Amino acid sequence: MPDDLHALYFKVFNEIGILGQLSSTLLEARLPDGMLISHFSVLNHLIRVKDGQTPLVLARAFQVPKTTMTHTLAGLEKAGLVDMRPNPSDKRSKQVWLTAAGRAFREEAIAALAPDIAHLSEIVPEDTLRALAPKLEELRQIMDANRRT
Amino acid sequence: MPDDLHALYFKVFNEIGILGQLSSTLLEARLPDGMLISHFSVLNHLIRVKDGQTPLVLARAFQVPKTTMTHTLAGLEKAGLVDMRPNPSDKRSKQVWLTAAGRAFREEAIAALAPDIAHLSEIVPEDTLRALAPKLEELRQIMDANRRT
DNA sequence: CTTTACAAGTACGATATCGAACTATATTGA
DNA sequence: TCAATATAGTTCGATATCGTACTTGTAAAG
Repeated sequence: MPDDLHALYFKVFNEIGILGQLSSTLLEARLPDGMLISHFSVLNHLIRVKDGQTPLVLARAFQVPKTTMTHTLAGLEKAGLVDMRPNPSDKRSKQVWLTAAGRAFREEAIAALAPDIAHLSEIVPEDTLRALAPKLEELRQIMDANRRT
Repeated sequence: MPDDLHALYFKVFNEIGILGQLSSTLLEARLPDGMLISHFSVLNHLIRVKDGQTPLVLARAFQVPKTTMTHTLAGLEKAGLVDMRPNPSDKRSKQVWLTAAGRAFREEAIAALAPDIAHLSEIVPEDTLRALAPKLEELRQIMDANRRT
């Protein structure tokens, strides 16, 4: 594999990493006290994909150890944003369901980003984002489907 | 601001967040034992931008508290990958310089990604990455230049 | 100069994340 | 059938990250 192609792939993921860091910080600053990115991410995932998933499936989706997911879900449950129910098809297992408060929380968090997004829309050309969206989605879907873990 | 525009911005950063998570996990798996993404990121930044920067400047670059950067730099220094020297123009301050081992470490870490990148190049069209690279760079530069912190 | 406010880095305690070991349940296969 | 193996989740100890408070040095105001 040619060096410049290797460099292209590295560059793209390096940029993604930096942008991920910048945007996480932005989002975290808007979350209410005690709420973390990990909490928001799980709620967002449960809505974006579906709820009722098991903790282990969620841990794999986020590529975190299952112990980390146990901890994150405990926080969400304590805050009343998810319900943990027994999994009817496996007594070892559980299911994670969104509560109304959980759905509302995610909506509010996104709404709270409005000032930041308005600011962004003034400095980033809309065309740039429209060009990025489908390509990023394509890349994410391919990588999601080709996980090793 | 129209709802669908808000949704477009959220979607792009959501995809970036997910991709950032996936690629961090990939990279971390290739780093030698005890080395973390935070260590690699600092080395990479020192090469990509320049070394000799102060810990505080680095903390701002990564949007982390300065205590976190103190801890990360201590790890890098202990591993012999950076040199911490007094800042000649400010006795409170320090400068972070790469060592030869630090530069080599970063090269080796990137080289160790070769199998993953080769795999990626088989499943992700090169054109997709070529389309993404300049747009991501543009977005990153704009956001970097418009930090609030 | 001297006093006061500010800035760079660190020490320390709290919590998030992680890996190893454990419990309870499921699955496999002889 | 049931012993061996695998899986879902938790417990527990280690460390990374974070916020607060502190120390030392710098800058500003008088």
